[in-house]
Order: sequence, then C-alpha cells, then structure tokens
Amino acid sequence: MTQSCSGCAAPEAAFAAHDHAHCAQDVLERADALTTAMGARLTPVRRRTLEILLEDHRAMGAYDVLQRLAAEGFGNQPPVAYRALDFLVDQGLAHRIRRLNAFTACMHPGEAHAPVFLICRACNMVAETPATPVRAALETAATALGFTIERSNIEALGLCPACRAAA
Amino acid sequence: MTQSCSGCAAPEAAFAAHDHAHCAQDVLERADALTTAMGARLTPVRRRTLEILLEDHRAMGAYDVLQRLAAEGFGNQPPVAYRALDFLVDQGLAHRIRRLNAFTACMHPGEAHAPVFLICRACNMVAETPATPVRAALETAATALGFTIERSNIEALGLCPACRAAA
DNA sequence: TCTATGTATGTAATATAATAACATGTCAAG
DNA sequence: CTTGACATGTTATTATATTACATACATAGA
Repeated sequence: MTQSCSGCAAPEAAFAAHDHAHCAQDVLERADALTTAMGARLTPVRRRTLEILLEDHRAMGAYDVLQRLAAEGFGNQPPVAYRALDFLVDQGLAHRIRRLNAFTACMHPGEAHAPVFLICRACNMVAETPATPVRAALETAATALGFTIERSNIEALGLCPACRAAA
Repeated sequence: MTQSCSGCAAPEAAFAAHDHAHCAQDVLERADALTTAMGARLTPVRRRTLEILLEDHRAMGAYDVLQRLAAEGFGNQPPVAYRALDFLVDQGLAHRIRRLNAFTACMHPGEAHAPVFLICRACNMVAETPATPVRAALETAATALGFTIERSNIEALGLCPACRAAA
C-alpha cells in the first residue's frame, strides 16, 4: 500500500523517504482544480513545468527547467520557462527561492500558507514549512516601524537531518 | 546641534529624516576599529565601497558600486566591486539583499544582530531592524524538523510610512 | 459561422548579475 | 632583502532575467 499523501504535504517529509510520485499526482490534481476555479488555464507548458518541479524536493533554476521543456518540444528561449514559472508562482503553485535563484513546487497549494524555506546546502533539498509564528513576529517588527508588508521571503540555509548525521 | 547618531542605528531612522552624514561617519570609525580588531584590512577600495553604501539607506547593485569606484580610479571590472562587497559582508559591515540582488551598509556593525530587512518598493529605502523574535520563531520551526540553520535571509517588500501616506 | 478580442506561445536580441582564471602588485614577518 | 600571504587588476566567460515583437489559439459576441 502506498504511503498517504499527507506525508508529502507535511514539512518533515521533504527530508524523509516517502511516496513522492503519489504526492506529486495529488498536487497536480489540485492544481488543475485551483486554476480552473481561479479562471486561469493550466496549459501544457505550465502543467509540464509544474510536473518537472514536482519531480523532487529540490529547487530548479529557470534554465534547467527550460532545457527540459525544450527537449520535449516546447520553445527553447528563456521567456518560455520564465513565463510558465511566473504563472505558477502567481497562482501559488510554486515558490521562488531567492537565495538559489531557483524555483520549487508548492507542496500544499490552495491552503493559505506563509511559507518558510529550509535549504540543505549538502543535498539541496528544500523543505517548505508553515511558520505562522515567524510571519507574526515579522509583522510585529514591521508594524512597529509603520511599515506595511506586501510580500516577503524567509529562507534558511543549513543541514537537513540526514546530511547532518552523515557529517 | 547635530542629531544623535543613535538615530541612525535605530531601525525607524531609515524611514525618517536624520543626520545621516553623522551616522555614516560613526559607522566608518567603528568599521576601522572592528576590522583591525579582526586582523583584517580596510583597504582604500573596501573603505570607499563602504562609504558609497553608507551614502543613504538604499541598496546598491554591485555594478552601480563598480561604476562609482571606476570613476574614482579603482579597477573597473566586476570582481573589483564583488570582492570589496564580499569582504564587507564577511566582516558584517554590509548585508546582501537577495530580493534586490543588491547590498546595503550595516547600520550597527559589531553588535550581534540577526537582521530583518524591510524594503520600500516605492522609494527603495531599506530598513534593517533587529528581530530576535523572528529568528527565534524560525529556529523553532527548523528544530522541529531536525534542520540546522547556518545562515538565513529574511526580507519583506512593502511600503514605508511616508510612501504609504503619499499613496 | 465569422470575426474581434484577450490571452498564450515562440523567437531574437539584449540587459543584468556573478564568477573563473590568471597576472601583477604590496606589505610585513623572518 | 626575500619570501609568502594577501590584495588588486584584467580578460573572458557563465549565469540569470527581461524587452520587444511576431504568431497562434481560444472564446465570446455579431
């Protein structure tokens, strides 16, 4: 029996073995539903881009994605990848990791979330963990200065449990 | 009488009028002391780079800094700027703002701090505010996953008080 | 069904950001 | 006064991202 998909949405799953293919399938289905609900279109390039990002918990650069897309008959110029990626980010189906100039699939789209990213510098895995307390603290700090936050990025680089143990 | 320099180290100062030249002077003096204490050398390029960053509370791209340096007789190739900037970041005298691919001077070098950056999308001011609670919350989230944080970046984009009022 | 309109895709060219590799210069400890 | 570490200079290249414009495609209204 395959592992429950909740395993993949759970933040700790990123750093643990799990039935990732199953999770990816689940996310894709929800992506279909969400985009149509939003009046947006998950076209072939966009869908394929999401599938590529969903292949594992690593972040991919736009040019890596582009190479994959081009190999499959889509356009091979940068805007092809950037447009698809930007669309996914806009729809909350992917996230941009600024520290890596790269992108990851969102593992629980649709659910309201204020993501925080934990990036393993050894295996390059990226875990997306909900961090309401972190956001709350940030909001408090901003409010104290009269600053209005519109978007934010919170990223940490370090070692995941497995790589830490290995070292 | 000039305003106290503590005005500039205070986070709210970034978005308020203050005697910035005085603050910059103060930071420079502390930078001199800190680097010698660390056994590092605040050479002419490095010092000038810091001065340029200190001119205001905005973030500058490496190429903007380079242009300034080149105009003053320093080398005009990218590594000149990147090396100076990397040195300053290493020494804790400047910070890298990943969201902007840019750098800002640290307004309170030497003091232990876990900076959070508030970036105004209208006037491009960057405020560096201490945010121990934010870091603590982040650390808690990481620990829950067995993740060890080594470095992190926390950045928020939005509107500063003045620009918000103007809009 | 036709056609106008908005949206999506393709492509070329270019802008922007960052690094690699190597040569030269400087300074201070021995 | 020389050697070794560090700092700077320069050339070239790589990596990341955007602008501008042409073409295709879907769909709502005539």
